[in-house]
Amino acid sequence: MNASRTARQRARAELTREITETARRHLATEGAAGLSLRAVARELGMASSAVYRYFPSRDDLLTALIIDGYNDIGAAAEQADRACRPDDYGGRWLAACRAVRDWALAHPHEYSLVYGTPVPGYQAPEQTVGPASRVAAVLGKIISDAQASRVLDPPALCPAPPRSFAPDAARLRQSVLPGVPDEAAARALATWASLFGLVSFELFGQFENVITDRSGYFDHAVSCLGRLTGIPA
Amino acid sequence: MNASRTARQRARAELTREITETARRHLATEGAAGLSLRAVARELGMASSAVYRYFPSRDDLLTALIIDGYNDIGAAAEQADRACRPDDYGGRWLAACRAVRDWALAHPHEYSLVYGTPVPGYQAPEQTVGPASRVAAVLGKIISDAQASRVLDPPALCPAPPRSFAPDAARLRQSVLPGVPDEAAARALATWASLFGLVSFELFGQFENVITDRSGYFDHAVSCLGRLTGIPA
DNA sequence: TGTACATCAGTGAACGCGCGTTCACTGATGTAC
DNA sequence: TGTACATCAGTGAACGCGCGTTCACTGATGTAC
Repeated sequence: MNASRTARQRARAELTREITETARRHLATEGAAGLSLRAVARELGMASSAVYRYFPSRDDLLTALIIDGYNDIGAAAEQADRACRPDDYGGRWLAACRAVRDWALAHPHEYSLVYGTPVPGYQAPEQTVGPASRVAAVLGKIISDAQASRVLDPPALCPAPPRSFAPDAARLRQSVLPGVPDEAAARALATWASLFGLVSFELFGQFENVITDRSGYFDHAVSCLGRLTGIPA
Repeated sequence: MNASRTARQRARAELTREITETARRHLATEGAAGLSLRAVARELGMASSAVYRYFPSRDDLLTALIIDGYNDIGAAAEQADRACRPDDYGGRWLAACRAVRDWALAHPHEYSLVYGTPVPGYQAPEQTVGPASRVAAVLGKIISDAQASRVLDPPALCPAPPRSFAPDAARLRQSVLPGVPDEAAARALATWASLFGLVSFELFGQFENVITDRSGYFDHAVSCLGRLTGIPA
């Protein structure tokens, strides 16, 4: 019976979801280091050993959470981008950056899990690579769209990127930055890292007693970074 | 006897140093979460309870390590800056940024301890504030020196910072950015965060399979950031 | 529709581990007269 | 210089805790004839 087979399978899917959700909630209160299989099982009212029917080890549960985190923040950026007029590159840039920051502020521990200090002893498996690049893909799309419309103009500011960067730029053109010249690709990478630098500094407390109106400042900073990459204002 | 009193006190200072050094070594292999008083005591061949004569709790040991970390990376930046001709602002900027990156690559776990995800359950005490600002002070000095020599010229790129930033800028002028106008101060903060964004991305693996020649790219990126702040090339 | 068998979910006890911290103590080092 | 006392460093046992993971098991759910 196909229907009844799915009955058991559906129960399985359901519990898998409940476990990851509970784990996510624990992550949000205790942080990654405090995530414990036993605590999750306890909250779900099951024996700790039962969790092993769903995740072969604690690391696999962590992997699931990491993938969820990347997908979640990626989806937020995609949605913010989609809500803009496609040719409003500056608006799309600002919206995507804001989405990243908003998500990070709303999910600080999940943000730390994916963009913070790597969990000691944990080695990220292959499956995380795809979801991990969704935010970069959104930013890349905005930049390459602007380039395709011939409105991308990174201001002349500093010497060209080193020759050694050329193969990297070529690889980037084949994935997230189609058609984007070396120089703009180099800027794009720097602004990408800078965006997360801003978010991490705010989240990890480095802006304490330094910046008062953090969201106002953030908008200003990322619009500067966008201009640095050549995105029209 | 003053000499003999220092005898006991010197032994105390010595052991305090040995404890923090051993802890630092453990930090470098296990990460902050894996730092354990018992393991440190074990390595030093003493009872775990004896450590409590030197540090009232694990958190106090962590605090000592954090202060050391900030001081270490701050000293590295200061030294790199001092080794340059004072009026070579671009050179000083590059040297200071490189010092930060080099130190981070050489001490990844200490870097994570101070600039990465906050240790869960640990609240940084007052004493860390001073050492924490040494790197910012170096970068600020370079920028305000350039300003004092009237060679700081942040390129026109984006709208002025929001009005809400004015008090922050005023506060910054009283500490690390004397004489620097609002606009340049806003840029300076962004480049400061961006610098650590670049370093963190490299250290935390986000540049894996993206950038090949990381130090070549880093030099390029921070020189762009320096120009964005208005530092002459 | 019923029966025999295989699969799978979940249990509960156990293993072995390491942790931070406390406490009463011993013995050495320093101090004051 | 010697003695009585106070201070301090370090010990070892213990408390109480939580963790990840394994394993033999029971009982329910699904499958094939």
